Amino acid sequence: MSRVLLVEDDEKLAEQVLGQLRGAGLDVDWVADGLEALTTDPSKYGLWILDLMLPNAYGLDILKHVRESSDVPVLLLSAQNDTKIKVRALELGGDDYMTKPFWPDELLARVQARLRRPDAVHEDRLEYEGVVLDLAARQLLVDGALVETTRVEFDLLALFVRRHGAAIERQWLVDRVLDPNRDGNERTLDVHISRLRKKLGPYGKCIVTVWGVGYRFEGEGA
Amino acid sequence: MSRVLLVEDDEKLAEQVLGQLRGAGLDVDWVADGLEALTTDPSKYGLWILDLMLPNAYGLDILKHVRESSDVPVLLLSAQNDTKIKVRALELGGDDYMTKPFWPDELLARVQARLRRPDAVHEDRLEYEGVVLDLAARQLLVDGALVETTRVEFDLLALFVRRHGAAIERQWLVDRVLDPNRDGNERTLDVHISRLRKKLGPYGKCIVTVWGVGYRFEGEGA
DNA sequence: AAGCTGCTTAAGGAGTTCTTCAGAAGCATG
DNA sequence: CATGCTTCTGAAGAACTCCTTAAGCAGCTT
Repeated sequence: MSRVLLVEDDEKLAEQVLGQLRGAGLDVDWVADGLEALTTDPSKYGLWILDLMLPNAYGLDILKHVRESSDVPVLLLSAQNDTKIKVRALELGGDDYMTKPFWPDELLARVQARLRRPDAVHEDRLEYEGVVLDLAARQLLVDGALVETTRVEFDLLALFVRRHGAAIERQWLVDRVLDPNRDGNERTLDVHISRLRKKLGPYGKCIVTVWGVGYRFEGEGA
Repeated sequence: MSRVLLVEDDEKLAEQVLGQLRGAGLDVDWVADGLEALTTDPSKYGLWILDLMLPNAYGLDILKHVRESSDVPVLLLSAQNDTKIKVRALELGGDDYMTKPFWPDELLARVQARLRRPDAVHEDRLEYEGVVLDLAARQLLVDGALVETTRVEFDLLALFVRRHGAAIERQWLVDRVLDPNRDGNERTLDVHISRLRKKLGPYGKCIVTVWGVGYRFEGEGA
C-alpha cells in the first residue's frame, strides 16, 4: 500500500507538495479540511502527512483519531518550531516531524523512507539492528539466536519494531495486545514489558520509557 | 511449451494470479467465460489453471473436454473444500488441486513444478527431512517406511510440509482440512494433530504448537 | 521529601491444548 | 440394501501455558 494522504489547508503549499510527490511516482490524495480528515479511514493509506497548524487546531485531534484505529506512519508538519507541540505530537504517536519551510527534497526523502519501511500486512520479516522478527514463523532472533516468546510478547515487539522511533501510548498498547475479554490493566503491560526487555538481552534498553506516556523503541545512537 | 491458460470468472482473483505468474516470466492467457474455454484447443497450452466454481457449473465439463483430446496438465481451483467435487475432478484426470484462498507463492510453485516436468503426474512429491509425501499416490513415507494415513491426516501434513517453517493458524487449518458441511470444531483438529504426530514417529515433534495461534512444522535445528 | 509512575518478582488462575473414548457418518462389499 | 469396516467428529477431563493480579521497591517529578 503506497497511497499517501496529505492533510494541508494551505493550498499553495499543498500543490507544491503534491507535485513533488506525484512527480516521484507516488499516489497521493489531498484533503484541505480537518473535519474531512477526521472521517477518513486511516488504514486506506500507507502514510499520512499531517499539518498540525490547521484551522481550529484540529491537527492533534486528527493524529489521535488516526492512532485510535491504526498504526500507519504519520509525518507531521508544523509552521513554527514549537517544541511543546512537537513533543506532544511525538508522544501521541507521530512518527516524524518537519518544520516549515522545508526543502522539497527532504520531504520526499522522508516520505520514501517511511514507505519503504516494513509494511504491516505483507512483510513477513521485521528487522531492527540485531533484532529480527520472523512474522510468518512468529519467531524472534536476537543477534541470530532464537529466543522463545509468548503471544503477547511477540505482538508487542512487532508493534515496537514497526513504529520504531515513535512514542507509543500505554493505553494504545493495552487495547491492542492484551486479552480484550478482560479489562486491560496497565500494570499487566508493565509485566510484559519487563519480561520482553529481559528476553531482548542487550537490546532490552531499546525499549525506552516515555514517562507519563508509554514507550519508544529506538537504537543506541537515536 | 510454457504457455498457461487461466480459466477464472472472478476478475479480481484472475488479475492477482495473472500478475503473480507473469511477474515470474510466464506467458499467461486468461479466459473468464466457460463457453470460450470449451471451444479452446487444449493443446495450445502447456498448462491449464481451471476454476471449478464457474457459473453454470461448467468446471467439470471443461475438464472433460480437455481430457478428450489432450493430456495437458490441469491445475484445479475451488472456492470450497468440497470433497466430492475434488475426488470427481481427480478421477476425471485433474493433476492437482488447490482450495481458495491460497498463498500466491504456493500457486506459483505448483505451476512451475508442472511446467518443469510435464509428465510429473505420478512423481509429484513433497519432502522434508525423512518425511516424504507422494501426492499422486497419496502415500506417506517416514524414513522410507510406508505409513497409512487417512484423508485428513494426509492433507494436513501436506499443508504443513508445503509451508514448513511458518506458523499456521488453527482456524485456517480447520477451514481447509475438516469436513466443510459441519461447523468446524477446533477440538476435532486437536485429535487429528494428535494422531498425525503419533504416525510421524520421530518426526512427530516437528509439529510444534504455537500457543494461542496454531502450529508450525519445522526440523530439529530450526 | 512527598506523591506519583513504573519495575520486578512471585503466585494464582483463566484459557488453551492434549489425549482418550464412544458414537456417528461415510464407504465398500456382498 | 444390509453389513462390516474405516474414518471423522465431539465431549470430557487432565495437563499445561502464560496472562493477570498483587505487593513492595525504585525512580522521576515537583
